[in-house]
Amino acid sequence: MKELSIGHVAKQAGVGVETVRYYEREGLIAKPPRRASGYRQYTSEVVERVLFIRRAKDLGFSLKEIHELLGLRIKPNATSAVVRDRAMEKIEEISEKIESLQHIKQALEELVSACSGKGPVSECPILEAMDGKLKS
Amino acid sequence: MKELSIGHVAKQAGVGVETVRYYEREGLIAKPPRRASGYRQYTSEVVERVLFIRRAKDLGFSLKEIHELLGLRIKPNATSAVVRDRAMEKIEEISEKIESLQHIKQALEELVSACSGKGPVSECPILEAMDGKLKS
DNA sequence: CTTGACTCCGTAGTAGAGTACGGAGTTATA
DNA sequence: TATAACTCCGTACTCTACTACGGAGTCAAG
Repeated sequence: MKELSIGHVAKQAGVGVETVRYYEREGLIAKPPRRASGYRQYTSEVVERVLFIRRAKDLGFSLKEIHELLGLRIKPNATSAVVRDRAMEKIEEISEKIESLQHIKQALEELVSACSGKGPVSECPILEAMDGKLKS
Repeated sequence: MKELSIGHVAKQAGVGVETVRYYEREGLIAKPPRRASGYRQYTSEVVERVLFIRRAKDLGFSLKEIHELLGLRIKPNATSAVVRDRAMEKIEEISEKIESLQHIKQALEELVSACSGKGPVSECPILEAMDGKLKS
C-alpha cells in the first residue's frame, strides 16, 4: 500500500487529475488525508474505485446511480430490508441491460454473417436484424 | 402501417416531441415526408428506431456511437471488409460491456446474500464484493 | 364551425460530466 | 540547489443531450 499523489492515481486509473478532484467534490471518492503541504495522499484503493466508476459510467449509469451503487452495503445479520431491496432492484435493472446488450450483439452477429441470406437481400441494417427483439 | 404524427411517435416511444425533432436534426432518424401543412408524417418504423436509440443510450452508447451502429449495413456478397470490421469491433466492445455488467451483478448478488459471511464481517460494500473482478 | 390540442420553426436555456486556466506554493531529480 | 514537474484552489468554460419558449398556422372532436 504505497502512498499515491493525485497524479499517480489519475494516471493509473486512466483519467485526468481534474476528474479525480471532481469525483471528490461530488462525493464519489472520499476526501483523502493531506500532507503538511496540503497535497492529497491516496492509497491504491482509490484507483480501484475510480476504475469502477469509469466502468459503470461506460455502462450507462449516471454518477448519481454510481453513488448509490457504491453506497450499497449490508451489515450481515442486521440485514436492512431497505438496502436489500435497493440492491435487488439494481440486480433486476442490470439483468435487463445485459439482455438488451445480448440482443444488439446477436443482431450484429447476424449482420456480420451477411444477414445469413434471409430477409430483403439488399442492404440489411441492424434494425432489421433485430426483428422483434426490441420488445424486451 | 398507419400514418403517425410526431406526437404519436413521441408518445409511443416514450419521449418528448422535441426529442424526436432533435434526433432528426442529428441525423438519427430520417427526415419524414410532410403533409401539405408541413406536418411530419411517420410510419411506425420510426417508433422502433427511437426505442432502439433510447435503449442503446441507456447502455452507455453516445448518440454518435448509435449513429454508427444504425449505419452499419452489409450488402451480402459485396461484403465490404471495412463495415464488417467495424461491426466486429462493436461486437467485441459489447461483449466487454456484458462481462462488466455480469461482474457488477455478481457482486450485488453476493452482497444481497449478506456477503456470504466471508471477508471483514463489518459492512461489506460492493467494491469488496467485486474482489479482483475489476481487472477485466 | 368553433375551440382546444397539436404542430411548425428557430433560438435559448439547462443539467450532467467533465476540462481548462492561472498564479502561487511544493517536490523530486539531475 | 536549481529547475522542471507536480499540486493547490476557485472559477469559468465546453460538450452532449436534451427541454423550453413563443407566436403563428393546422387538425379534430363535439
